Amino acid sequence: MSARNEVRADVLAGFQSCRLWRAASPEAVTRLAAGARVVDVARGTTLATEGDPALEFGLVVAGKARAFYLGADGRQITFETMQAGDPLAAVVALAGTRYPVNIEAATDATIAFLPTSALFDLLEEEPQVARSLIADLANRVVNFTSVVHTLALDVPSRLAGYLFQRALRSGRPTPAGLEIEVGMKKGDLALSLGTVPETLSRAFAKLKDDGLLEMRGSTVTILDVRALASLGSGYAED
Amino acid sequence: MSARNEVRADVLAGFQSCRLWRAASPEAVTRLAAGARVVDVARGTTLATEGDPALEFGLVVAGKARAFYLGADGRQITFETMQAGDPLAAVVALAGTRYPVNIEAATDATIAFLPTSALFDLLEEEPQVARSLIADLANRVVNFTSVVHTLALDVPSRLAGYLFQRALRSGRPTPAGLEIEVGMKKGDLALSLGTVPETLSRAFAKLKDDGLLEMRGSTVTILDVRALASLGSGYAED
DNA sequence: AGGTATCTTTGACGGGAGTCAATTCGCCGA
DNA sequence: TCGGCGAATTGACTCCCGTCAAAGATACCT
Repeated sequence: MSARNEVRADVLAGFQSCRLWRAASPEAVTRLAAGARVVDVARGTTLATEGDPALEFGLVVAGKARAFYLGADGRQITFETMQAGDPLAAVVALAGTRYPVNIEAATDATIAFLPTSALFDLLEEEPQVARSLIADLANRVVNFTSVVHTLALDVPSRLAGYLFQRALRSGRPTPAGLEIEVGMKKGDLALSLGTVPETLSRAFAKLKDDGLLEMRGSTVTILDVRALASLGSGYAED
Repeated sequence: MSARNEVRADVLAGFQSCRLWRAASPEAVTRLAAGARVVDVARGTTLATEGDPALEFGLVVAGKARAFYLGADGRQITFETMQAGDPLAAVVALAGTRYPVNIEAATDATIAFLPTSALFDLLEEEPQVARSLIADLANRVVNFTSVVHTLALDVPSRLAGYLFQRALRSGRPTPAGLEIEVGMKKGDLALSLGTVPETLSRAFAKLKDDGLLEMRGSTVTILDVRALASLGSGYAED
């Protein structure tokens, strides 16, 4: 809840690394950062609730935030996970509508809030920003389609897709296969895959039965990367 | 497959009513229209397949097109329905990626195709177009979230939401309640709700049993608008 | 009016997944 | 080393919905 005149270094860094206005002048970015209301929140804090009008938008300075729906049957559908440098609800601000999702801090986090008008002012002053905005928005739309795509898959496939991505990014090669650390509680993973721990557990068991992977504690060894990838892309591998 | 030098009147009208470049000069719009490759397709024709690179984008001149996924269990998930004046895959063009969805003609339709470069050229020549583009994209993102939201609901709720919207727009007041004409085959409605005719039929039966509506042929009379609305918004009405 | 094709409804069935409850596993602290 | 507590797994159950099959409705064409 602290607003200050001198800009916190981490806040400034966050603004500088934000894709939205990467075409803006350094001065404009600094000005944006200076006008932000910076808050530090604990994990689990609600940042926005579905239906709220978007009077301001945010920028994640540190930590992670999660945009999600509460599905009809109580399960949460994660829409997007935002990290340091990612904008938060900027789209809603641009569209001038109400929040269509809930947003909460997925970890302890630092968030900088700006009035929506700041974004419009920036567009006014530096029209070239529009270009990067358009690119970002377009990509966002395309990415959202993949959220929907993922939801259309069953849980083992969603898990396979997730593991495949993880393996690509941070897999350690071993004689047996690519090895990855889950690095979080299974329950949290379940949440981010839009399911519950029990079902996730069964999904792991299924992939193991099918010979795609091996697991020991929270270490997963992928035996058949190919099959994992094709499962995760939604093409059945009969 | 006909490309012509003189612009078809309907094509021109389509371009003029497209929100994407509503800030563009009439001359630019005419030029766009003149450069389009216009095709007439029959209902069911595939216009784009998932994974295709987006070399051109389209504009629906007449008829309707539908963007959808093939879900894992065979059900189709309708992403968006595009009508006359709506752009088709313009987002993909802007993002420079591959089609994330399948697109097909939902009715006999006329589509005008343009190379993606035409859009970039337009942005170059008339920067003010960026503004309307941004607004359109932002709205699109927000709307997509509602697609996901809808998918999280069960079929009766999805139907309730749809009927409520329809009632708001085109409901005829009668002594019994708001009356609306479905105006399409139930099978088509099922498709656009992301389900199949059988399940839709059961959803109608359920809403009728619950006393929310009455139906006679393809005329639906809504008896309890309130309950319908709250069901459709995803809040259980216990 | 008759007949046929199409659409719609209904029933039976199966699979995926969420809930609840019980059990097992694993990690810490005493 | 022995509890103890949270996390993970497993089983039983149920609901939702898609598929398949069959039986009404409806509409349209001759």
